[in-house]
Amino acid sequence: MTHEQTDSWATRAQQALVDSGHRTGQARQALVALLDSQTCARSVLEIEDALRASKRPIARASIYRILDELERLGLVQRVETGQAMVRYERVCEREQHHHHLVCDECGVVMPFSDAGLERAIETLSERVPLAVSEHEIVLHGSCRDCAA
Amino acid sequence: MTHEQTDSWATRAQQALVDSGHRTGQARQALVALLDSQTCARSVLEIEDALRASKRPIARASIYRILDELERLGLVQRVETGQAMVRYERVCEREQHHHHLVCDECGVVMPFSDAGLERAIETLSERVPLAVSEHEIVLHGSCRDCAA
DNA sequence: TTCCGTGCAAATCTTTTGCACGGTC
DNA sequence: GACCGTGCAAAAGATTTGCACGGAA
Repeated sequence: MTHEQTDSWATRAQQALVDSGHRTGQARQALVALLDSQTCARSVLEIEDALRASKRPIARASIYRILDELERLGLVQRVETGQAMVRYERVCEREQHHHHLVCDECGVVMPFSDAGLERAIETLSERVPLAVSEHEIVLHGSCRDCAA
Repeated sequence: MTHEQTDSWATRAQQALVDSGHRTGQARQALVALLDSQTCARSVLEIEDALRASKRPIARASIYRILDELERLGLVQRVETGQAMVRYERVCEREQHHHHLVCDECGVVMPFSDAGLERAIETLSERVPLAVSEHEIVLHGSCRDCAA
């Protein structure tokens, strides 16, 4: 197990952007840094607010464009939580692949992962009339605060 | 195992609407009948087109309103396939619970079900900080036609 | 006759696109 | 200096809401 803290997701992302022929714009830097600091999927509005609160506000259109590019490069992934807008989160190869829990009452989104589930998905992917490239799993319910 | 073909989903749905204090409008009847004839999730636009092609066109706003009501009654469920719009399908208790395969190239949506997967979901639902009420699983990839 | 259900049109919300300026290389 | 990246404003697409009429009870 290597311990290279140097190669963070943000670093990889910046590198991938450069490698794919992009310049280093300020908006991209700020957005990549923000995404790197998040532990779960965020909506564009949340991202916009977070950036406005920080030193570097970014136009919403730019956020969409940059996320789109990052998704094409496989650096972020969309997450659909049934909340009328898309969420995005970084993709970390070295981190555990995770899925999402959504509280339908307060709207909070939490990550979870489960080896048994991944195994089941892998197995069934062989038996299905589709060359599976990705899968998304969302559990809905009430979080502890709301169920209380 | 009872064999009551009489109690179709459409019948149950109509009954549930009446029981919840609704009148029997023509649009609702037509929409319920259409949903009953579908084997997998449909978008509002697809539903609108199908109804226009039949004898009973329905205003799009009414389709949304009726689907909303049916969802509240637990008769239909939303399906998010990452295609920029929501899909809806009837919920049949007596039928096998199913999930979805989405071809990211041509957009086709197909149902599938897998007992191992359901088992894995049930097991992990116990261990998660959420009172799980529903789960949605979507596999993305290329369908046979597109992969060929 | 009362009141719900529906159609139509306008509004809302998220996301996309066009264009011009400013920054990066 | 050339060209990409970004902000702003307008557009596009999906979904929701307001309102008035027609049908169901």
